[in-house]
Amino acid sequence: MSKAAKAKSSAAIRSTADFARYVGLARTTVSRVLNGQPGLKQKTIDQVQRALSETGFTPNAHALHLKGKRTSMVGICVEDLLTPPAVRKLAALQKLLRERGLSSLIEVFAPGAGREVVRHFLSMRVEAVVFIGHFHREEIEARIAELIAHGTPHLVIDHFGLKNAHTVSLDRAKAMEDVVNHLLDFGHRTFGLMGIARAPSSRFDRMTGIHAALKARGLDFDTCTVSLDHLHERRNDFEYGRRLAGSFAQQAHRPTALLALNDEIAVGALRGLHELGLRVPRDFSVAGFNNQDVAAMTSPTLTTVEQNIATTIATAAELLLGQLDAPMKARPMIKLIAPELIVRESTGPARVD
Amino acid sequence: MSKAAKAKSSAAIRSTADFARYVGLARTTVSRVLNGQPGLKQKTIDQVQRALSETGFTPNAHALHLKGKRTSMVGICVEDLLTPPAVRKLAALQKLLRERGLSSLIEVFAPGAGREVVRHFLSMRVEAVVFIGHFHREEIEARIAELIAHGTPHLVIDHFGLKNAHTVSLDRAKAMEDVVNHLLDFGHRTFGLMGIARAPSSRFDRMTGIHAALKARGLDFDTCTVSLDHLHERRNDFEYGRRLAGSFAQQAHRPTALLALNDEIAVGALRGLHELGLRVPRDFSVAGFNNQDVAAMTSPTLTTVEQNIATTIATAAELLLGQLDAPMKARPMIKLIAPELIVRESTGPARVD
DNA sequence: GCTTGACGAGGACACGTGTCCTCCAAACGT
DNA sequence: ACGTTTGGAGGACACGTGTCCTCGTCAAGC
Repeated sequence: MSKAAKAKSSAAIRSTADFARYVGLARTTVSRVLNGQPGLKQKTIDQVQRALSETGFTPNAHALHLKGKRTSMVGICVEDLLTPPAVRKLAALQKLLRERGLSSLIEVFAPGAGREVVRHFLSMRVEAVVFIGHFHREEIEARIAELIAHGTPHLVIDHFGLKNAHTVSLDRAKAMEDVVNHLLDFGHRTFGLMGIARAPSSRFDRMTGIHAALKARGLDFDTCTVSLDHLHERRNDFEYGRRLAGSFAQQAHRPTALLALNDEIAVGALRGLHELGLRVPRDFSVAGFNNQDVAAMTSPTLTTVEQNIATTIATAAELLLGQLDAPMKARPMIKLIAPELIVRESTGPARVD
Repeated sequence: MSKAAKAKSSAAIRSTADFARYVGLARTTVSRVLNGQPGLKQKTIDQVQRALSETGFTPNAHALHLKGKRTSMVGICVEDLLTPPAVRKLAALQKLLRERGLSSLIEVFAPGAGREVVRHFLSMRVEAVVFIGHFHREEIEARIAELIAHGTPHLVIDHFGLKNAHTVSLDRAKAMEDVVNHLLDFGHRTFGLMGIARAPSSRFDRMTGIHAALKARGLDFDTCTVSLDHLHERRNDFEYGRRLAGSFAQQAHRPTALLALNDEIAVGALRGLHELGLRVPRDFSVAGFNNQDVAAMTSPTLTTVEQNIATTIATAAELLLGQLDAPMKARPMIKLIAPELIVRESTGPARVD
C-alpha cells in the first residue's frame, strides 16, 4: 500500500475492524494487543503500536461502555459559570476527579431545565451527579429524589438543608456569626444587609448566623438590621453593590456597617461610598464574603470570609468516591466546612452620629 | 404487580427491555412509542408515557450513538478555568451550543496532557473540538494536525497564528495599537510592559501592535519600552501586578505608563502604586486589558480594552456549525474580532520628571 | 361465518467492542 | 519425517438500541 493510500485510508478508520484492516492483522488480534493480553509476538505488538501512533485510532468509548466497561464519568451541574467561587469549586473538583481517572460532564443548571440536565446525565450513564451552588429548592429536591430512586449517587456542594441530600457546605451561619461578632466588638449596632435578606431559602443559613450573633448579645434582629434590596434589580455584582451603597448612604438613620452577600457587592459598595465622598471604615464598615483576590487590592482592603475551597472540594471528592465504591447510605451525609474571617482595613470602630 | 414491587423493580431498569417488562409491553412496541412512530393506539402511548414519568427511564445514549445516532457532543478544551475571560467564553459558547442541541465535553488543557484530552474527545466521537485560550504552540499544532487527519472539525478561539488552524480571535495587535496611541496622545514616551513581554508566542500579536504604534510615530521600540517580568515569578494575577508595579516605581528612569497583560495585573498595579504613595494617573498612567467588571470599581477607574466576547463566541459558533454541516474547508478560516478601547480615569497626561 | 384491517408480539439484524473458542499454519524439537 | 508448540485467523456471542419483518390476535364489517 502506498503512503498516499495509507494516509487516505487512515481518515476512514472508525472501528477496530477498519484499523485491523489497516494494520493487516485480524480484528481479534488487534483487540488483544490493545487490551494487553498475553501470548503475542513482540513483533506483532510493535506493528500495532506503530499503526496506532500513525493513525491516532481510538476505540469507540460508547461501544466499550456498552460492553460493560464503566463510563468513568461524573455529571457536574453548576449553578452558573459566571460566579467565581462556583467556578473555582468546579475547577478543583474536576481536577481531583481527573486524577482518579474520572472525567466530568459539565452542565449549567438553567432554572426549569434541571430535569433535562439530569436526564442527559442519566442517559450518559454517569456514575454520580454533583450539584455545585444554590438552586431552586423544590426543583433540586425533585432531581435528588429521582437520582436516589435511580440508584445513582449524588452530592450537593453549598446548597444546605436539602431533604435527603448528601451535602458538603461551608458553614455560612458560623461565618456570618463571626462577621457580626467582629463588628459588634467594634461597637456597631445597626447593620445594612446587601443581597442577603430577600434571597431564596439558600441564604437562610446566613440569616441564622446573624440572628444568633445578635441574640447572644441580647440585641433584636429587626431593630438592628436594614435591607434595601428591593430598591434595585437583583444582580449580585459590583454595580449592584455600588447602587445599593448609595441607597444606604441616603437613609435618614443609616447603618454603621454593611454586610455584603459576596465580595463583588462589597467592592461595589466601597466604590459607591467613595463616589459619594464617604470614607471606609470611618463612615461605614464594609464586610464581604468569599475572599476573592480582589479583596486585598481595593482601597481600603476588604474584610471578608475565606471559604477554604480546597478543603470543601477534598471533602466532597472523598464523600463521592466513597459512594462509588460502597452502596449508598440511606442516611444523608452532611459535612460543614469551617470558614475563616479575614480582617482587613474596611472594618473598624463604629461611626458616632 | 403491587406498588412496592413496582417501585423495587424500577430501580433495576437499565434497558428498554427492562422498561418494557415493567410496562407490560413488547420491547419493540415501547421503542416505537419512544421514537414517535405511527400506528399505535393512544391508550398504549399513554401507558408508556405514564411509566416513563414513573420510572424516569432514559435510553442508553451510548447504545444510541453506536446505532448511528449522532453524538451531538462538542469537545471544548479550555486553557484554564481560573482565567475569567476564558471562562466567560466557555460559558457563552456552551450556551450557544446547547441552544442548538449540542452538549459539550469540557476539559482543561494541562500542559503535556493535550494528547490525552484530544484522544478522550475522539474516543467519545465528538463532532468537533474547540480550543479556548493560549497553549503551547507546538503541542496544540500537533493536536490540530491530528484532528484534521482524523476528519474532525476544530476551532481555536484566541490563540492566533497557529498553522492550519481555523481561528477566531480578538485583534490584539489592533487593541494594543489603540492603547499605545491613546497614551502617545497624552505625551507618554516610555512604557512599562507588565506580563506582556516575556510571554510565549501567543502574546506575539500584542507586541506587534505596540511595535506598529510606535513605529508610526517614528519611535524606537527598545528605547520606549521596559519589561521587568523577570524580577518576579510569573502569575498573571493581582499580586503579581502589585509587586511588578513596585519594581517599576523603584527604577531610576521609570516609565510614565504601564501596559498590563490583563485587568488583574493592572488593578494590582494600582494597589501597589497606592501603597507607595504614588498617584494614578498623575505619577503613572495604567492600562488594563479585558474590561473585567472590577475595572469600573477601582479608584481610579481603569482604562482597558473590551473584548466583545459575545461577538467572538457568536462568530465562533457560526464557524463551527458551518463545519458540522458542510465538509471542512482545506484553507483555514481566520476571523479577527475588533476590540474597543474603554477610556477611564487611570490614564492621563504624562508625568514630567 | 368469513374477510379485512388494526395493532401488538416477538424474532432478526446492525452498530463496535472484548473475549472465548476452534482451527490452521508455521516454527520447533527430537 | 514426525509430533508438539506457538501465534495468528476468524467465527460466535453479548451489551442496548432502532428498525424491519413476520406472525398472531382481536374486532369490525359484510
